[in-house]
Amino acid sequence: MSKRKSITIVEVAEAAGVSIATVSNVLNRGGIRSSQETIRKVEIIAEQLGYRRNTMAAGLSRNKTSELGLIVPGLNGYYGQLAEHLQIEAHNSGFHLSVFSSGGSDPDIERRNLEVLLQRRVEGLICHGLAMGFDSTRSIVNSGTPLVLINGWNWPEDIAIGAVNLDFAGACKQSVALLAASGCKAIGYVGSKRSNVIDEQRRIGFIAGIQQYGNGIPHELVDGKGLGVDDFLKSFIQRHSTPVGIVAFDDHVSLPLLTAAQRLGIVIPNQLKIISINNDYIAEHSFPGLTSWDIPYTFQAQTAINKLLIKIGHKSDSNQEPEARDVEVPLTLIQRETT
Amino acid sequence: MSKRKSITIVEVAEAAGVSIATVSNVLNRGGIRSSQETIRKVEIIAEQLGYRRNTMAAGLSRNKTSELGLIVPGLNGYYGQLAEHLQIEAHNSGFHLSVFSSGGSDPDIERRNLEVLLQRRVEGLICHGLAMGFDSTRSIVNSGTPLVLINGWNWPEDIAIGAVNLDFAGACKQSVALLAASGCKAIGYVGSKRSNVIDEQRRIGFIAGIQQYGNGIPHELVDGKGLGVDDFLKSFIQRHSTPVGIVAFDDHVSLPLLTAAQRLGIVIPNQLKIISINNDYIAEHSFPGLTSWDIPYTFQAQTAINKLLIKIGHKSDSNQEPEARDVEVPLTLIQRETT
DNA sequence: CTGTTAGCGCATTCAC
DNA sequence: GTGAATGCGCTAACAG
Repeated sequence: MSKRKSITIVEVAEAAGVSIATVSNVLNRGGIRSSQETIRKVEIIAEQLGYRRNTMAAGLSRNKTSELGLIVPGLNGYYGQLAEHLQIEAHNSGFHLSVFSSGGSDPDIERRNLEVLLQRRVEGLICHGLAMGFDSTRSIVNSGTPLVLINGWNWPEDIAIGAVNLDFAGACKQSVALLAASGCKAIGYVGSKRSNVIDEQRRIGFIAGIQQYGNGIPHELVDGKGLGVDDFLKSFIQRHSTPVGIVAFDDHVSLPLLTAAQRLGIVIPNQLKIISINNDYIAEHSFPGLTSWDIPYTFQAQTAINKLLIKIGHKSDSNQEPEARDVEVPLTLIQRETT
Repeated sequence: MSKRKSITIVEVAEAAGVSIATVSNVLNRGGIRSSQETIRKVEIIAEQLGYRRNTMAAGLSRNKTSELGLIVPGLNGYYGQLAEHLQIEAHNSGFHLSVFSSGGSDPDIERRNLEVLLQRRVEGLICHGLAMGFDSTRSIVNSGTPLVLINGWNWPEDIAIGAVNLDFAGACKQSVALLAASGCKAIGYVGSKRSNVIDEQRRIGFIAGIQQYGNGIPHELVDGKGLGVDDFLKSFIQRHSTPVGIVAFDDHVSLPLLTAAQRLGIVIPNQLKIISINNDYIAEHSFPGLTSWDIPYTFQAQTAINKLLIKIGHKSDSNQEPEARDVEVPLTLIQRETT
């Protein structure tokens, strides 16, 4: 345990017999030329003194932080994965990403996180639509900090520089098409209303699918939360001829369906077919294996980070024409035994 | 979009017709008394000017950051939950927690994260044992930044101020006891070696359980990774009389076991009993429901944060006698249909 | 109660 | 190539 006071360039400068300017140059700026001798000398001294640059001082001085902020509703499942990938992408571009969970869309926590991030003078913000309220988000735009939304549909034009949304609607629409094509006599959607806009996108896609490919097929939409899964499944199958198909909100919603099917002796995929979203661990290891839409985390993360960096001016738009403000990221279907 | 330059206390001071010291006092220092009039005046002005304190400047000046750092191997499952709870606890104590994922124990990323955190002058560090290597961790102690380990067993005394470990060994030992008591004729452990020390703790507990409660019962330890689950289960059941019992590394490892049992027509819990660890979503919604050890996230988070804050001097030890350096946190068993 | 002043640690002109 | 000087935005004594 060394002394509380960490060592600064001043001490390095003294020990090396040079000025602090020189130390600063050789240590954190490749651009300035110095004699090989001083370079080595300074580096050695700094090393053995255990010098560690003070981020705050540096940031204050140069008026930039190389820091990005992320606010997500939670850190589990999709959000955790997303955060991890974003962190990697940010790092690859020389930035670092501070991750905050708004604790399941708690508006107070959200505001506080936002405030902390803004006070740190992050150069850009990435927020998940579910984690943000319109009003508190307004304060960002006034701060001049660029914001890109993840899975934020229909946000006011002026509030963010862009959005990177997963094409849940498209996935659900295609799911319906597939189920219909594989002979389902009825198709249901089991959602998750508390994920409001996320659920809404799926419903939109589901209904679009029914209209386009359903051909008058009977269909119904229910919410997974508080659903008596056994009763629902039994009734759904009895009221229609088999096979019936279900589009599920995600793999978490699907697991109870699988479970119920086992219990009721419903044969998958002969009597019941399921397509869900996320393609997480559950999808791969459940019985039967879940057909599920895979999420392109890396691509989504890259896209989001790029949008920010281009805006910041740290990176130039590599494409000829500027990218669309909002981009819809397609998912890819992984077929397993539930279809 | 306002100007790039954010407004400072200087501008607030001018607009309010007071000195910057006064502004600083009323805005970010509750302790100093000021006349109600100036207080209101300053607050109003600051508000309408959109003043936002610059964290870097404040930190530099007061030589403290009110920031804590966390390094975990990932952000999924247990780690995500842990991070979230730690963030909450930190917040409750007026600190904020910067979360970093070391990308599955990548030593380079680990070092970089550590460096970033140290350069930020975080006041304390929380690291998951799996995310850290001994050597790079050494540099922390020299920095004088207190470190508390999460699930880090057998670390050198001098490296951390303490550890908060989940009692996986105890849970596994008890699991064996339960399985034996409920008539299992053989007991197996399905682990996850790539989680090395975490897996090791479970093995230790498992073996201790066998020795203490096994009474010469046949047992075996295998690794879930790359295991031919179907073959293993079939063979395990054929080689012994039923019921047989299995202690699984966690719910993720259990799911494939459940799946295989379904496929093979093995009856749970008559022929096969399973106890696993984590009690996550899978445990609750799988079929049959998994008996699993629940993790006391909040308690673990509180304990870790408290250790740090006490060391920092931000919080006094509320207990009479100082807490043990390392604390072992017990899990609680949630019984479901696999036992 | 309020204003003056002196840094915090570092980056950055601009002379030498 | 290198060094003295200036300022980033804010806090912390210390005067008034």
